[in-house]
Amino acid sequence: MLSTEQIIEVMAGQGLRITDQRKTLAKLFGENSDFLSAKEVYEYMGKKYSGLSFDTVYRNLRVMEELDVLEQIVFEDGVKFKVNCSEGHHHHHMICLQCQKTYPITFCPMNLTDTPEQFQVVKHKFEVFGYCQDCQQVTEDDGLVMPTLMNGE
Amino acid sequence: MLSTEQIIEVMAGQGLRITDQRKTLAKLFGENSDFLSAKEVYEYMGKKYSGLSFDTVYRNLRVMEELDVLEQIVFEDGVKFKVNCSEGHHHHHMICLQCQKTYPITFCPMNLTDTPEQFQVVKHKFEVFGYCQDCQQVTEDDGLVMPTLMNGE
DNA sequence: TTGATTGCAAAGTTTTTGCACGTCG
DNA sequence: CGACGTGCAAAAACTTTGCAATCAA
Repeated sequence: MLSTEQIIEVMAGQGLRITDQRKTLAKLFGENSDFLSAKEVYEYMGKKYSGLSFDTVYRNLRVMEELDVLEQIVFEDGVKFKVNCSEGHHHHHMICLQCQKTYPITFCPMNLTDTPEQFQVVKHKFEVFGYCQDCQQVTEDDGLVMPTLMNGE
Repeated sequence: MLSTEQIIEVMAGQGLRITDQRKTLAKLFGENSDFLSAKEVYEYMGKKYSGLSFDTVYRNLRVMEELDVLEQIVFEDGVKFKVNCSEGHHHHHMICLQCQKTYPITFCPMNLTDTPEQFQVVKHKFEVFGYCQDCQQVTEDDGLVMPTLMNGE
């Protein structure tokens, strides 16, 4: 995973100017491997920069995504960003429906999936949703949570 | 895959009123297994209902998704809907990025996925994207292909 | 210095909500 | 009839764009 310094290095290497705001962004993503929405990033940055504008956050997130510094995934509840897992190490994620934290799954089903050769595979998504250890108490209150795997009907 | 009649049946069985518009929606999805965006649905419906409003389409799509009549997938370019394959047996899909048609994958990676017991799994998604046989040539020459909407009828 | 970066304002998209009228059952 | 569905308008949420002032290199 890219470190804060590596992120800055990549950006500077591509001719981008390293503003204070971009340093903070690099730090945020360099020290945090969760997926963050644009809004969450904005709120975090807003603590430090009083006059921060939403469009600058968007612009920087897009730039960083174009430089492959950030990885962007479309979840059900919107687009989120995370520092790119460099070294081409492919994996998937478990995502907590409560706190949105992600946990890696090293297993990739694609190797085992039997795709007809008529179908030219481009990409795939494998995402497991549920509740992480910290968030499981919270869901008990609701009462109507399925405790185990949803494995078929 | 649910037929037009089955869709109507489910909706009526849940106490929903079967309006003319909902009949048409049931027909659209019952006879079409491609993924359609809300906009595409709106445009299709608009041919028949001159004063149609966008919000009604959204409301009905949401209702149908909540009844599990429709399946909703978030693509990079937005949310799309398709009739649900709730024929009792759990499976996943390959989805053509060009024509949006879907092909079943019987294999479910969830059985093989090693989830730590600290993580309480609620649901999962496994989707393979690519190009189906019919669309592989088309991708070279800047295909002017649209998802096949039924011609007004 | 100078061109990239930012904040601001405004507009473009997509989706949701409140309300009054219309209609299914 | 009465409750649900619809159209209309407006708002909300999210994202992008143009422009002038600012700032990194």
